[in-house]
Amino acid sequence: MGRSPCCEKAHTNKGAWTKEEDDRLIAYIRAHGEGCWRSLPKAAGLLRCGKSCRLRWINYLRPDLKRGNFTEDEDELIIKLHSLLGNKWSLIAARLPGRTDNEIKNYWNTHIRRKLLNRGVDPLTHKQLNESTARHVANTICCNGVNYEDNKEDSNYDIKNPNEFINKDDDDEMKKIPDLNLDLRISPPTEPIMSSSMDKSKSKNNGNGYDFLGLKSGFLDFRSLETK
DNA sequence: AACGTGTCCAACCGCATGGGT
DNA sequence: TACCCATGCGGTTGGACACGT
Repeated sequence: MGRSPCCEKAHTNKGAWTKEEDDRLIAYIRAHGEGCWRSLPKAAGLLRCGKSCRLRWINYLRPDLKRGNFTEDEDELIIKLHSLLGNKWSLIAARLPGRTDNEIKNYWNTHIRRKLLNRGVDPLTHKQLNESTARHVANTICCNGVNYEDNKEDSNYDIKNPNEFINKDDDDEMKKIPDLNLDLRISPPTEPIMSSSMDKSKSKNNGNGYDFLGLKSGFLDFRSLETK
């Protein structure tokens, strides 16, 4: 027997949100603040599950969201952060004010992956691709760039350690590629991130309001991230 | 205009996590 | 320590839209 559903699915709407639902959610959160997502739908008069309300608010309705195209600077920042953090979209989003993890994840999968491949860079490992590897990755369709079924036949692919997917026949080429320094340093935030959810998360942290490495709170200063 | 194909992104799902008891 | 519950996260899906033929 699995876990019980997060809400009573029989009486909840699914799919695209209507203007009226948006208005109700905005009005409720303006009046009562974020949080208590489970009870929010009922209190706000919405036939939605709490998860759905939370997602709608965070990804679409929040007033501090930055809509519109990503800038070149944001692109490069995302690439840099992804090389350090991997698919930790929420951590990456914490470093990009006004952007959501979902937005960044989508943008990565639709634009940046392709951009990196065009540059000859493996979007998974951030290492330079040689021609055969590039062909392999280009043929890999799944979102994370790893298709285990395909790769398990590849003698250079270590299924237990996909990040080590390199062409072993081309060691000289690999030596030219600098290793990334994955040591993260802590530095104070450049600006406070103010929201009720951040206030809530602060309570989980130490007295300074910063989590270890600044990862949880999103206060890790990008300027302190560097490669060797 | 009609159709097929590709792209984008909002939303969903299942699992992980952390706090409370 | 075990369990329950609410929330958060990352992967995936499906529908809308754009574009080419």
